Amino acid sequence: MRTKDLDQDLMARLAQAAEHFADTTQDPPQVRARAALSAVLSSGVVAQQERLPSERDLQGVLGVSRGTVREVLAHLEAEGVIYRLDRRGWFLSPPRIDYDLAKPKGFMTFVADQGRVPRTETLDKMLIQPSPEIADMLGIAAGGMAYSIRRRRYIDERPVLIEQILVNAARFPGLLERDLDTSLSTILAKDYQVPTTRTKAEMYPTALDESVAQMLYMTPGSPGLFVRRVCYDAKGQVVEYDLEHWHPSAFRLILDSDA
Amino acid sequence: MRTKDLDQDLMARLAQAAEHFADTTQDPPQVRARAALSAVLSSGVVAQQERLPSERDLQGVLGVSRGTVREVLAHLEAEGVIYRLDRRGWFLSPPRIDYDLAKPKGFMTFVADQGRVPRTETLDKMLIQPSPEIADMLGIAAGGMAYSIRRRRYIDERPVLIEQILVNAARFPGLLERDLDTSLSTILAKDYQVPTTRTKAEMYPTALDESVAQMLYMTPGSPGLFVRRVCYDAKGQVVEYDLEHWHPSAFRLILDSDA
DNA sequence: CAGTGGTCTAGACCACAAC
DNA sequence: TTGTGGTCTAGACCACTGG
Repeated sequence: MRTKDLDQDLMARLAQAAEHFADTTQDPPQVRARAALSAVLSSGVVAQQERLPSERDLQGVLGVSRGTVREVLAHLEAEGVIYRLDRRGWFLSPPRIDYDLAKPKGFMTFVADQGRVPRTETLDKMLIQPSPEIADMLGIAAGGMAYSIRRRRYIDERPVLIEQILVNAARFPGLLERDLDTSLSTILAKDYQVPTTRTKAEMYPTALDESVAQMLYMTPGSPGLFVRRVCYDAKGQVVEYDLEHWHPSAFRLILDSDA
Repeated sequence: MRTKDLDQDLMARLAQAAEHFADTTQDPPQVRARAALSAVLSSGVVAQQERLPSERDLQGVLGVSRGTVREVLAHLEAEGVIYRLDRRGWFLSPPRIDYDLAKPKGFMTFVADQGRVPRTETLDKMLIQPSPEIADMLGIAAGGMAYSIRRRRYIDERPVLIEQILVNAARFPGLLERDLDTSLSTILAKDYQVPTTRTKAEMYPTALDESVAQMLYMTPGSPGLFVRRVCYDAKGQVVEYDLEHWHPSAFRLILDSDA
């Protein structure tokens, strides 16, 4: 919780920065406003995950219209400096987490190893009738079923990742009765003796659709990273099929591979 | 070059689609306009890399203000459906190219293998004094120099990638005198007997800075993918250090890795 | 319930691209 | 030179968040 004093301090610094750039540059309003806001944000006055002043307050102190304020904020959002929670405001981004898609070592481990606090929340889990393509890929016999698990994952209590996991239900009996708010790859490897030995993945940036955006408290149409991942066991059978949606400012993808 | 007839056909279809969604849904203006534009774009009336009607024309035919038109276009841009050339207009995106960062097999090969036409253009090449960090990484002795090569790469004559390559100048004598509008990894492997056997990379989405945006004919602040890549030879020495900026709608990143 | 972000309008001017 | 996209303003209303 920010005190009123800190708020006033922040606003004063913004006003000062705006004035400085107005005096020393010939840049257009948007560029000056962005420089001022950016300077104050990197000065450390705003804590990570802390909310910025309201758009209307920024409009006043930066001396530009609200539309321009929103363009400035969108620009900083694209850079990853700030992020937005839908109808809640704009917040200062924490540092990115390095995420190695290839390693079966999962989210919980990565995040903890980098000194941050991971959390996984199961949104829903159910037995579903897979589409023919999915059934074929997961090695599900005709008429067989799949488990679908949707989870939301947090870093320092900030939601950053939505994933849907599909597995062959026959191969992992009782899976849905387990605690899934943890590492699934560990469960499959330890409890079912099915370790993942190979991963194929594809990723590209795209807009988050409405349902995913909602689950991340983001604005529909915000940029996001979409990841499709297929995990194989030692025999080359598909263990797990994942569809993931990442918050674009939360991660840095890491790769380390022999040729 | 599009004929006037095709233009009129396109506008007629847009008007029809806009009317359809206005009649059949209760959605707000932006959603209806996006649905209409999206429907027409996926109908195939517009060719890949072809320019959409001007924002003011869309404003008229979609029945919303220009600001809303631009929000719709920005939304479709975030999805990767269309892309923008700065001050030139909005264009229909071609399909993404699968790009495997890990494989030393380069851009020219990947693109050609997928039935598209790659091109590489060297923007500049020079001998530079490397920073201490870069020198250390590239194994450059005290006072030694590095080669910097900046290239722009095209798919079907659309610029999609800007890269800066840094190598140890002492290790690759005469490199800058060669034709660099081709595969650099092949040159290093074949002509200098230094094949890359390991690649470490990191990637994250961020806004393109002004210089890179300009080289891609994009609007400064547009989203892009930043990639830092380090290539090693069999002895574990760094061969090549790359900084790359990708067009976010042009690629799909592919990963295939043993655990 | 007050204030916020999200949306939308109707203008305007400029620098630049393309013809 | 014409028209374009890029920028900017000054409003307005709505749905929702949070106290």
